[in-house]
Amino acid sequence: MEPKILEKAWNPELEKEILKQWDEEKIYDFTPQEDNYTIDTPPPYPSGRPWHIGAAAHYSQIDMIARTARMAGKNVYFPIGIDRNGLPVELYTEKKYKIRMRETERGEFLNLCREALDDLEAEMIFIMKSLGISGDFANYYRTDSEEYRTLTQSTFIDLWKKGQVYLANRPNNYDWVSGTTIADAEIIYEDLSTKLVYMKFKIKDTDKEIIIASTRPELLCACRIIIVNPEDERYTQYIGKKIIVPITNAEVELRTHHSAQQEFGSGAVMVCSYGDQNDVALFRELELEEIVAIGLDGRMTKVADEYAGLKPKQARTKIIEDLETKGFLEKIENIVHRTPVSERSKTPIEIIPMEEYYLKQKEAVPKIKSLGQEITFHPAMHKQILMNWLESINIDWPISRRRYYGTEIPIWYCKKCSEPHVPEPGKYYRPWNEKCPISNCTKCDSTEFVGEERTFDTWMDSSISPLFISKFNRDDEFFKKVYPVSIRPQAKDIVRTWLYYTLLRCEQLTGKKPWSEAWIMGYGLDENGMKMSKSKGNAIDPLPVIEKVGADTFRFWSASEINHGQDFRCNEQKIESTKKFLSKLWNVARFLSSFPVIESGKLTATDEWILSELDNLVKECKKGYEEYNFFIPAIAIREFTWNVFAAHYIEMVKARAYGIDFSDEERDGAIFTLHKTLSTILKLLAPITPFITEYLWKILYSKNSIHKEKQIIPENLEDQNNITKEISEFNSKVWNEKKSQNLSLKDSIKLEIPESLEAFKKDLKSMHNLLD
RNA sequence: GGGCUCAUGGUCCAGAUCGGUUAUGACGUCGCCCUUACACGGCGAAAAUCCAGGGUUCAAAUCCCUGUGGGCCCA
Repeated sequence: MEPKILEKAWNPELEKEILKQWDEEKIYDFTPQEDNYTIDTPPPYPSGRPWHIGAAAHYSQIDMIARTARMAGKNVYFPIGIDRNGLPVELYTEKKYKIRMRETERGEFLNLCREALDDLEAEMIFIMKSLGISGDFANYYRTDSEEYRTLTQSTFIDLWKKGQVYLANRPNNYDWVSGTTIADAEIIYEDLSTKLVYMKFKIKDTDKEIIIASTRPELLCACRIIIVNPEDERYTQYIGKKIIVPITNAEVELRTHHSAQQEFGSGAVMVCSYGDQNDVALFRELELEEIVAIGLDGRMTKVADEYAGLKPKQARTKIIEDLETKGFLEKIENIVHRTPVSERSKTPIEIIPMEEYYLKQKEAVPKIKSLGQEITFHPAMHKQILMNWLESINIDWPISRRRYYGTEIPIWYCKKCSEPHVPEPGKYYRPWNEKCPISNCTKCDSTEFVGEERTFDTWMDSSISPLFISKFNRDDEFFKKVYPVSIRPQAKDIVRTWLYYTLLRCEQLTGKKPWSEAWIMGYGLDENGMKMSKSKGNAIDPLPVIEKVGADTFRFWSASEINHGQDFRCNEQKIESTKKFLSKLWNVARFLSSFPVIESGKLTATDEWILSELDNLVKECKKGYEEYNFFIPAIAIREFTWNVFAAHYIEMVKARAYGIDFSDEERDGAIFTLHKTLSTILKLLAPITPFITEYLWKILYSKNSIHKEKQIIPENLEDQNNITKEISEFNSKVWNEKKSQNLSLKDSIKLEIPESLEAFKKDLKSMHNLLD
């Protein structure tokens, strides 16, 4: 019989045709029922080109979750969104058009951002579709759409009315390059080299001096106190004395405090507002009055006197010169200092007191902890990341940002009495550009208002994704059926931001947890285990890789190389070599395509053995799929298909399947078993490599999509794993023997078949052309 | 300073819950082979003192302790 499959290898070009079919047949459509399986898909952020190859792997695996759930009989709702708010696109736009945000008209700047986002978004969607992501692209959402921003604002208005939002003047992490306050969660630490300056401070009314080392000499003007460790005997005699600050001549006290480290610098520390978080803590603890030395423009304020107007770095250089000429400089050391920098703009942050809006979170921590306990984490160990973060929360969440491309904070202030007015929820408001919806101030009856110009932290938007996709506030019936949603898949690095903020916000707004499961994936690193970044030049563009090898190869690589939850390395050569397995699968199917699909046959010992091993495979895959750990089925399927089924079983039954020297009954047993095994492999593999399995399934087994099939369940056959070992050992022995005798594989040979393999004798004899 | 996590041939990865012959498989390398599914293949070979030290045990990659080194997080 002619094989139905003629080509010798899987051609990734076929994927395009299959995508079209899926699209036309709408096989992933969702209509809500009583029981739904909803995926809170991470809306990716289009921050620049290329998109991260780790993200492509990530979304491939999220799709495997969807397909696994569908094949388990669940009614899967798989929304797709794009996160479009925030700083990165502003920086990208500034760079692309060589403009500055604050020097550009706001409306015009927003339009340019939107264009940039549209381009980047189109590429991401193209990649996601090419990867075979079975999400709802037709209804994809954007976090900057009117509908989404309406929800963000409505939830803010709700929390405002519940008294969860307040305004406070506090030292804040300030990124002066971006011109905005940032949350602790957006700070990363980088080791930067800097100068540690040893300065001479005179002790008042004596001719003695002490040495103080600091990396921030430009903050001398903001120095309020000197501290030393209480156990540091070098300074015992000076405790309580007045110290004269060089350059400014201000007098400050020398006190003891346990946070001063004897080993660092000279052991004496100058406390300024604000050099670092420790300064903030000390000012709070000792109730010192702060001196604002750095302004919102990132420059020294007038308290810096002759250094006013300079950037801190310039002021530092100048003050070091002055310290030297005036004889206050002891020495300078070059050190590497762990510096807090803004995750997005990569500039060292300054700590500046500013008035910002805060959302209460401290008091919610115990509640969030217990919600966290109700959620099943895959893998379980990553729950710890959330718990550690909850332990360390000590201030409320600053939610206002001095940026343009974000959801506007919906507040108008009375021009006369400054009373803030928050509008009614349910509409999208742009206070910087719109008239206040009320005509008279409720406090002073004035008719003039000024709109708030700030926007929200982007996590205010993305943290309500489960509410948006379940149509909270928009469709109560839908919401009831869908919320809480089923699973939140996301990367490890944003547990303390996206995952945490979602828990917080959804709890505040609904009193319920947002999902019952969280699925956490590791980081994609480069081939040497380093974090990929454009600046390091080690980023891999996923698009050419996928175009070259095809989505299924990429997906199978992702499943077989990434143990769930662990960080993983991306290596193009490794991705490419994965396609060999698809080729193997293809050729197994090609061979089987010469035989008719039959319903039954008389099974021999060989057939029963492989079906038992197949059943073991089904069990193993079930285990992996239940944990959404695709590494387990991918490895098991490859091992079985290649090293057991193809290498031994197919070789053993080849002659029987052709009917050479075997009865029709025996032949049918082989053909039946071959097809049963292959069709099972295809179903088991369908969530991981949806294209090739669909193609082979339709050619061999059905007009209907494999993705409409239910997953195979184990039959619990008797285990025959020990036979596998004996068979492969015997086969190796024969092959080696022929080799050592310089025989071709088809030549005959005389070899004793072990007693334990007596039942397989006939198949083994025909396989190796054994003589009696 | 604290927490999480990892460490197995040149590279990646399994084995650890439950200690037990020769440590799994893949990539790569080398040699032989076109045997009617597949040279994107087959067979075979070389290649690992299982990070180090100590302990428990008849027996440790696996259990315990102490270190070292990487990654991430927090202070």
